[in-house]
Amino acid sequence: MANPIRIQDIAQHEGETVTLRGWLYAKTGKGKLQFLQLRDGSGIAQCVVFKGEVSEELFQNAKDLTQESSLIVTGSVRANTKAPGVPGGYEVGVEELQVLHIAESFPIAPKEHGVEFLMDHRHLWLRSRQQWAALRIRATIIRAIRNWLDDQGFINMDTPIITPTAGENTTHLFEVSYFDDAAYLAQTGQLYNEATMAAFGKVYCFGPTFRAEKSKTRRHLAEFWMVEPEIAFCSLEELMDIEEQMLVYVVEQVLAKHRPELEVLERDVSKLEAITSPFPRLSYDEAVEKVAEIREQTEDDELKAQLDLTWGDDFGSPHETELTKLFDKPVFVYHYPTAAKAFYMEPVEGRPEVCRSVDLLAPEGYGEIIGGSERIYDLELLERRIEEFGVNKDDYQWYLDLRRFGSVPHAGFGLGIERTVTWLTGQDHIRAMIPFPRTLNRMNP
RNA sequence: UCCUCCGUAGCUCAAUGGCAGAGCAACCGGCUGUUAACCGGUAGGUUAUUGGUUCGAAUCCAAUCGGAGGAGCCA
Repeated sequence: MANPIRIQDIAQHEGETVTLRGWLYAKTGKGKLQFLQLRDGSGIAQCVVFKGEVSEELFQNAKDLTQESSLIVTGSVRANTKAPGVPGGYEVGVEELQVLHIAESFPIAPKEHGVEFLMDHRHLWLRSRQQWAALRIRATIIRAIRNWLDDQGFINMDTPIITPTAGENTTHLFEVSYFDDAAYLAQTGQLYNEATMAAFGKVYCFGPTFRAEKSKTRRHLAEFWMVEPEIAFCSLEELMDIEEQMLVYVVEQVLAKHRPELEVLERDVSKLEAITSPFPRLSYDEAVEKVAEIREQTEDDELKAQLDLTWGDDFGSPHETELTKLFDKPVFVYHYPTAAKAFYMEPVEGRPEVCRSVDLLAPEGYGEIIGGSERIYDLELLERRIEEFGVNKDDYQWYLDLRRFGSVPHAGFGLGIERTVTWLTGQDHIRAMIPFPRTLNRMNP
């Protein structure tokens, strides 16, 4: 065994004898040649076995390898523009081959498969190029978000997953037993974050979020990851600045680190390069007008019916999708109708029918990835809103305390990780953007 | 919860009322430059389940089960 390297670094080792350790991604043979596509988690490299250069036994061992067999090869790295792989362009001329395990017939062949079959084999599907590429980008997105927030002085303050009551009381929750009581899996950390905000100033929680909604769309998971910053003394306008700067940084990091992965995913990189400050900002009023204009101009009767909207309605998916098509960047829509939003959102001064809320809609039809707002900080108003919403005030006494002891204007938002990954990788479905998705009809494997 | 669509070999699909088939994967053989190689061969079936219509059902009808896409709700 020579110097063991990772495939992502192969270009730095041209001319050297190296060792690669991994799994056989694919193989083609041609008489006295075997082409092994070897995957090691960091990339895929072509390893060439030529009968004239190795022992009879080694050649036969190479020929007998099956897809996903595990192996260690040693050989010299040479440039070859035709060599496939990720990053590609280099191949290894095999001199030694150690077979660790001959894999049984691998269910996922290098061809097209149906969704159900792939999801049943998610534990194996993860090894495929596109899954690998998207999940590597996911990891970078998470890391970039944390780095940006940490660098801006935010304190990571994770909030409980087991909670006694509904957070926003707007969605169906997963009920679990907590000793002798019922409890619920968290649908948001925001209310707790308002408490940590008053202790630390700028905070964020980053964790799994659970929604028991019976949603069956390409945008929904029952368990997904969300980052929720909460900032003291922050206005809605400043909140938009923060969201914008953070996202621009995330996109820069993805572009800087994942060109090969974006190529595997056939992502149009120019769409990502266009994500620069500033993002367009539309009030709900303006957005309603835009939707009405689109509706008038379309000749698609079905779309016309879907886009029917009167002032005060929340936007549905079709409205969001059409709105985002007007821009090549994410678009902020702010000042939504108060009646369409959660109870804790600050009303706009002199215009209580709308509130200090803002959603960020991703372009190319991807839609909402962030929801945020200024929070009510007046005790009496918050008490009144809780009553109007018909939720149990006793459950919110600690939350109301935050308005009794040094209440300050503050704002925060929640960003859905998997929705962001779906958009940045240009994929069509959220379920492949998390290693083991939980959806309406599936929690296995 | 509602609407639409789908279920045939391990996988992707064809057969539309008349003998259940092909490609890929697997296995055997051939080939020095493959990119989902190619060529020849072997093997592979309770047509989701149950019932009905029919001389005859993968095909038509009903119910059930499983899945997909969308609406609503949301990130």
